[in-house]
Amino acid sequence: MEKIVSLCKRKGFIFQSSGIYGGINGCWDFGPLGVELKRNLKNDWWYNFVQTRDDMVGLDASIITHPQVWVASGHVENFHDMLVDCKDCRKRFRQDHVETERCPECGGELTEPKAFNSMLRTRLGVSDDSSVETYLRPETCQSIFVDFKEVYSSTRVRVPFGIAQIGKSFRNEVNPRNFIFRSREFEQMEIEFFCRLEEEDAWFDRWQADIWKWYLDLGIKEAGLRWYEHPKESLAHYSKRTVDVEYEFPFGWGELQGLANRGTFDLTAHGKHSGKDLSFFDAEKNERFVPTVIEPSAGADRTTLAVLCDAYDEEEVAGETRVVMRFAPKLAPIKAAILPLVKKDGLAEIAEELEKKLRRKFNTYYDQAGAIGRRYRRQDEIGTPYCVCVDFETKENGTVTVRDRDTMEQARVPMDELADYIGKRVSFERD
RNA sequence: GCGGGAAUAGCUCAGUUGGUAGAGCGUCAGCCUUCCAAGCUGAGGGUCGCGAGUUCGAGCCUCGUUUCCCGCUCCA
Repeated sequence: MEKIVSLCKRKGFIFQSSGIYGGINGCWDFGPLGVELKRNLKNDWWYNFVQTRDDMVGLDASIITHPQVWVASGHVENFHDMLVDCKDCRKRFRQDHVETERCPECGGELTEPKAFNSMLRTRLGVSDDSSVETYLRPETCQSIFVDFKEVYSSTRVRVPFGIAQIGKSFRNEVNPRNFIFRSREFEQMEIEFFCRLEEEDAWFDRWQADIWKWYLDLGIKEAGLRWYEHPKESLAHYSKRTVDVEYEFPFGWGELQGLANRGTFDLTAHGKHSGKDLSFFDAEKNERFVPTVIEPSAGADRTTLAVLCDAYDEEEVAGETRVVMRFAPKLAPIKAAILPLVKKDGLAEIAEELEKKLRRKFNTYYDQAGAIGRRYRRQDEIGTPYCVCVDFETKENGTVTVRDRDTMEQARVPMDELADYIGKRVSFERD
């Protein structure tokens, strides 16, 4: 894990937030390469689950919402625990779990109850007396339920259909830990899929299969992935069934994504609190009902971290350690590096011109500094799948070599076919 | 939140009983170089996490604080 954190910082994937001020706990910044990697991941998710499906539409709702949203969702009640500490054994308890005024474990004296808030509070409005207290959303899904009626009445979608959203969420985690795995500001990729009660199990199964395939298509090794089924007795208040996709990080198995059957809990709750009818009318069958919700909810940062961990590879080559980030080409921050074999004899000029043309199609990188082998290794370390070398033969017949990151083998390709040759290999498109 | 460890150059680290900060790698410039981190020359880069205290003098000692790591705890 340390090697991955170090590489992320050294190469510009991920920095600690506010580093020059000593850092701030639980917040992270994505650097020049990290932002490309994470954006590729999010775009691929959107391509796979929204763009190429006819039963999905998108949404980008505000982070700050009406405070009542979180009353209806149950967060105001469930996110605000009163906690007490034992002054002797220093253990911490929920106040409502302590029956006497002494510590249940050692009988010691307890502190005054402290409010423990997992939601980030903020004030909306310019002056204290006119502003209203609200929250930065602790999850993206609630705005999907809140906007459910607007979406289906403006887009001609009909149950079964889903609404997808990618966006930031905020939680005051007790203990941010394990690099970006548990942070206070994070990005979710969520789908709320609305279906009929009698179809809930079929849709649950279908989503489970679709999700699994997506992770495999990211290039994550199947051995590092597993499903975890939440026991019935420990399900969240809204859930009828929950399974998680877990990835085996260097620090252990951790959740990347949940898949939950939320039933009609959310639409019913928001319907009740808002006084608006959030049921769906099926004109074909002439019936009105509150749809059941199947929720695939993924963590963009966690999945990015899983991709980073899974891609990291070291191999011994001629007594040297070669570090390679084996990203799926569609996720790689830089798709191709353009390298003149040497600077002289006009090769640099040809390479520069080629790079300018290619960067209009996909992310490229030009490098002429030092020996060619060193430049290949530099690209290996940031996971660039293709290195294009302009050599002396280029001047004769207009072809270049394309070196594959994983096999280190080279193919000769005419310069005017490069955009297609590389473009189709780095695309999100699936057969 | 508790316990333990740590913080010195971009990275990995050294730094003697307290006496004005070093190495390797990387980066940059140049040389060399006809395909996988070779070599040569030079350059830049650190108020030693931050703030106090002790001292003639603190990277080093003391206290506080922030952040990171490990183990607990927590995780609607």
